[in-house]
Amino acid sequence: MSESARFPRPLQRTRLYEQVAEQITAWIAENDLKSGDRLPPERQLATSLGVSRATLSQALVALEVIGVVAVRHGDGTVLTDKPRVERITDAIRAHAERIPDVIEARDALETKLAALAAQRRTQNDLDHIDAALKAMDEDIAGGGRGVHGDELFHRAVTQAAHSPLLEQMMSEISELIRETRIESLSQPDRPRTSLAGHQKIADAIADGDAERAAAAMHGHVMLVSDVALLRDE
Amino acid sequence: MSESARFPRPLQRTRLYEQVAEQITAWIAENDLKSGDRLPPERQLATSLGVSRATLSQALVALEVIGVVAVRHGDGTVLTDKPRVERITDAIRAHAERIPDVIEARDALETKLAALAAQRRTQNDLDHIDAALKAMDEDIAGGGRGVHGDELFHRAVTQAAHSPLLEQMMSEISELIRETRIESLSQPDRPRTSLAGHQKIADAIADGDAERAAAAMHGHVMLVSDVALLRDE
DNA sequence: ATTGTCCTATTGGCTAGGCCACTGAGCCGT
DNA sequence: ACGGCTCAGTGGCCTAGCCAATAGGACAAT
Repeated sequence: MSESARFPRPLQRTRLYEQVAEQITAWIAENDLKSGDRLPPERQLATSLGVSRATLSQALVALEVIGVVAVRHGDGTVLTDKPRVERITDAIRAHAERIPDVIEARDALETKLAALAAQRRTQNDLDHIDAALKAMDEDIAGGGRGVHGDELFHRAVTQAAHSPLLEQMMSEISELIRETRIESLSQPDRPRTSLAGHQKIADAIADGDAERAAAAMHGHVMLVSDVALLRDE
Repeated sequence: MSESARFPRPLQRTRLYEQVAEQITAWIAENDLKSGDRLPPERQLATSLGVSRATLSQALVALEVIGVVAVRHGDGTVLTDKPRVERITDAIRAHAERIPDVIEARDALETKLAALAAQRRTQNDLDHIDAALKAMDEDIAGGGRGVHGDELFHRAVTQAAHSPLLEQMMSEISELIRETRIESLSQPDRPRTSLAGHQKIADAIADGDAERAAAAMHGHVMLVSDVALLRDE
């Protein structure tokens, strides 16, 4: 196995519960289980996996700590709504609502993401972005605020950047962003303005112009932040 | 149900292993144990806490997942060096080393941090930044690479931005950054160049010029990234 | 019909006790 | 010195079992 001269193979030992946990998550992914769905009973699951209940229990503890499942005495084991823990989210919320902080983080991440997206977007990425624009447009035309379309757009841009680390960070503050998003789009005339901003960003990304994309995204985020600032006064 | 007057006590049930884990961490704090120190043997610890070995084992799994301890077969349970988990770190490392991703994230975060620092720095912040510059300068003059001073500088700038969310994100990738840092500063003449970059950033921050600070930081990060890119070839 | 009570099957929580596998240190023969 | 061996201590995992909580149905009271 990889006769690499660089890594003398520390030969890391794997505990059984780790393998079990991995198998369970794999099984969840395979069967496309969603939050609220139940895992098989412990006894059954243990025999299925060929391990003791004690070991399975360890695996469930691990998954519980990670935030994948919730084990309920007398009821069963159910999938948690949030597949990943949002440690950051909790940290912030604990210190009351700090909308400006979220705006800052968004600005830092999304400006860079837009620039990267302009450089790396595939045709498929552009299709997703266009679809998001269209969805928001139709929603607004129908009298809606375009909240969903807005979210789709930003997610599409994030995807187009093809940067796993930044994507992960965005996902960690996505919940925080969602709150400000609704707030912002509730302002009169804001949805149309916001959509126009999206269009500018999308054009720059399509053109492959990183600087213009970054500038457009920065302006857009600043626009959104207006609400939050007003809210303070 | 749900005839709630708001919060009728969700009455959250606590699992035994959670209490055990808390007691262990408390015990660690009390006795001021540091990384590398050993916990008592499982059998002894279990009887001391008045629980079965299986339950204690669950608690240890939880602590292991969080990253507090490392359980070594046949040897014992030792404290880990990093008291907090770096979930992101693991995610990235699992997908092999993705240096470019780290650079991107660093650029996104630190550029914004530098701009914010220019706007918000206190005299105390500036003192810390200067101290870091001085430390790095002396280290280099003494023949060192200035690794520690470099780290101090970036941490001081991060602090000066006074943005808890961004600071948290930086801390999550700090370990990843450290690896690239050492690599970069090992290049000949790099320490001095890097220090000059720091000085430019520090000046801009001291002047309160956000744009210049951001530009200087961006340039600095790009300089550092050179190494990582070379490494691929 | 609705409500409240009880019963019970099912499911997780935890314990006890035991055997196996690994680690490290000391012993011993070479 | 060196290399192999032994052995005590430690974690890994299992089996078997009882306790506790939950949900849902049966059934009585209203």
